[in-house]
Amino acid sequence: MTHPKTLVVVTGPTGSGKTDLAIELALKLGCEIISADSRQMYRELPVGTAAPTPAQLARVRHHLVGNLSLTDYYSAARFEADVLALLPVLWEHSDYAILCGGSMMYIDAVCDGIDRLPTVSDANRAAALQVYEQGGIEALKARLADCDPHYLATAPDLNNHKRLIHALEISMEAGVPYSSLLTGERAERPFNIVKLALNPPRAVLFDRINRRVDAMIEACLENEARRVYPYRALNSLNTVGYKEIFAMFEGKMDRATAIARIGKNTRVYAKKQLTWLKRDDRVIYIDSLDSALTALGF
RNA sequence: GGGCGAAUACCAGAGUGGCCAAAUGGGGCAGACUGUAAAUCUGCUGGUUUAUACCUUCGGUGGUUCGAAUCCAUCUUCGCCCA
Repeated sequence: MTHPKTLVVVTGPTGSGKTDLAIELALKLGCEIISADSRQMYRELPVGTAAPTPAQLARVRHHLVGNLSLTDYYSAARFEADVLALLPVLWEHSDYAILCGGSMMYIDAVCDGIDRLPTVSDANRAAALQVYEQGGIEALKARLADCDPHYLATAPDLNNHKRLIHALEISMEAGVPYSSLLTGERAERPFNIVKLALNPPRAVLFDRINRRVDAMIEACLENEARRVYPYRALNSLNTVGYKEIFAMFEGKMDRATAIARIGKNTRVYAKKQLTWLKRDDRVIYIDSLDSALTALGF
């Protein structure tokens, strides 16, 4: 520990028990919690995102939970900025702060930094999207061949239209190739980072996920989804648990199928989170409060 | 007791003589990832550590054929119909 202050990351796949563990750890360390969950930030979605409950929130102060509206724009870069602004405040009263959540890209943005890119104007965003909608992947590639050939030559997944659109819109906005703005450098933070991850056995995790889906249905996920249904086109609602219920509302799926799909998609999401963690050699796997404290040197 | 139909890989389900280790979907496994990321994209899914290669598969057994998941016989199981 070379710095006086420490950021303790508590992550892991969805349903692994991060929220409870982070609260227990925060009580031990006498610190507060910053959520690192891209969907729990939306105040309209407490049930479907398994956001901390009022009772949990009362035990330890949480930040960046329910702080956004569905219509707000947000990004990993904003998350980085928000967290970096918040940390010094939390460290006034403690040597620790906990960053708890499963949005891996957000966590990486905080721990390693994210390259500065221009904010894309609505006009350029719409223009890039239109290129895709009119000409598909091939049209995007044709445009990128012009404004960012290097990206085109090195991108790992040229079938991923979202990433191609992004490369194009940034290139248009910046006036220079998107790839030229990517440094690949890891930011040095003036604080310690200890990255802890829960990783229960797959069978246990999947069982917990299945039961949580049932609990969400009992907690009236359908009512919550009904309330936000008018906003279904927003990216913030392109979210497991909502898109399936929306499909049910629209008669594209019966109720049993929708519920089964939520479970399946949640399991797939959990696997993606695990894949992301697997390539990070700084992750320390824990399975309890005790092992978390041990990892922190207590 | 008689008649008809069906049995295909984890599941569902195409395929009715060679281009079939076998479409497609589901499920499963694995991977990528720097700006709405719970998004988006990719690969694998009979075995052989690699494979444009070989081996073992399409209910069982035995045939026909140069060649069978596909044709024939028979057995088993399941479904429907007539008694």
